[in-house]
Amino acid sequence: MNGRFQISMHIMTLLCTAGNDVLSSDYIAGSVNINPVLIRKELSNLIKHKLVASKEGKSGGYTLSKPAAQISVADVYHAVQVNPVLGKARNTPNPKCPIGKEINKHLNQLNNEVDQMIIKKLGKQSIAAFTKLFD
Amino acid sequence: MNGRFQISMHIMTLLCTAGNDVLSSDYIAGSVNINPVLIRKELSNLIKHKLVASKEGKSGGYTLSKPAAQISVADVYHAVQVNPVLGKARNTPNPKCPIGKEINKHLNQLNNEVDQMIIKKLGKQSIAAFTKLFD
DNA sequence: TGAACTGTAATAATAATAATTACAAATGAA
DNA sequence: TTCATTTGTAATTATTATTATTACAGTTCA
Repeated sequence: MNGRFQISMHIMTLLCTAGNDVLSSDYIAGSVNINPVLIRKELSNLIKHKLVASKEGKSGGYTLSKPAAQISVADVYHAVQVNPVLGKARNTPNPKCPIGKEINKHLNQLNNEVDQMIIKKLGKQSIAAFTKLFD
Repeated sequence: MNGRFQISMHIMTLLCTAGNDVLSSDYIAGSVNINPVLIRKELSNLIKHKLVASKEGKSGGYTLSKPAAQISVADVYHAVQVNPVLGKARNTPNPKCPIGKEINKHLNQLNNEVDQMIIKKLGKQSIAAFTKLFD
């Protein structure tokens, strides 16, 4: 179980509050309270998904790539999701067993249905709206 | 990310097909293709949640504790869930930062909403129905 | 030119997960 | 009664995943 969604949401919320000002990875790391290199790695992923933009060099840093109202929580969820939401077993079920032979197909189906539902729900909330929850 | 949900679902499906016959942890381990001790640990958890019954001694083994139509996939999900579905970060956000101070509250709220939605969905499908998906 | 950044690779440290070994206790059958 | 078979569980080891750290090249601006 990793914390990439939480960390990316934290990053996005900070960038949202910063508006047009850029934030440095060191500043963000100070708020999240994890290593700046990990923050830059997450930022790198968010940039890859076109949610964040960066500027190198002195007085460089990070900003949202577009207005926070146009980025949904689902976008962040999608950007960080590498593992199936219902978990991932490392076993390979016995293909000689009629259940073992098919179970992954059915479990994957279930996983995909749940995943779609989550994306639908999180798609309704923007980063702007999420940030507005803070006092 | 662990595979407890998958493994427990595999176990429940096997027990469902076995009906009143008991299955041994060794037999189940052969289908799931993981260590029998881990299977017994998962079974132990399922017993704790009253989804499975066991019989010790020679010719002992495991059965469902009640008809498969009365057990939902959500019951299994609930039995194995120890970690938040959206992930768990190990950092402690900086309380001096207005965002860091509050973010866990809002992320937990989001997590709980998603979790409720999943339980609602998985509550509609019984283990009997899931097992019927197999040829 | 140099200070302040990003970008990224490589490595080490820590934590979570799974496998294995071992054995006590229960039970049914020879 | 005794023994083979099975659950139940603890303890340990092995493996994998996650996070932290170090290092440094490249960019940009004053």
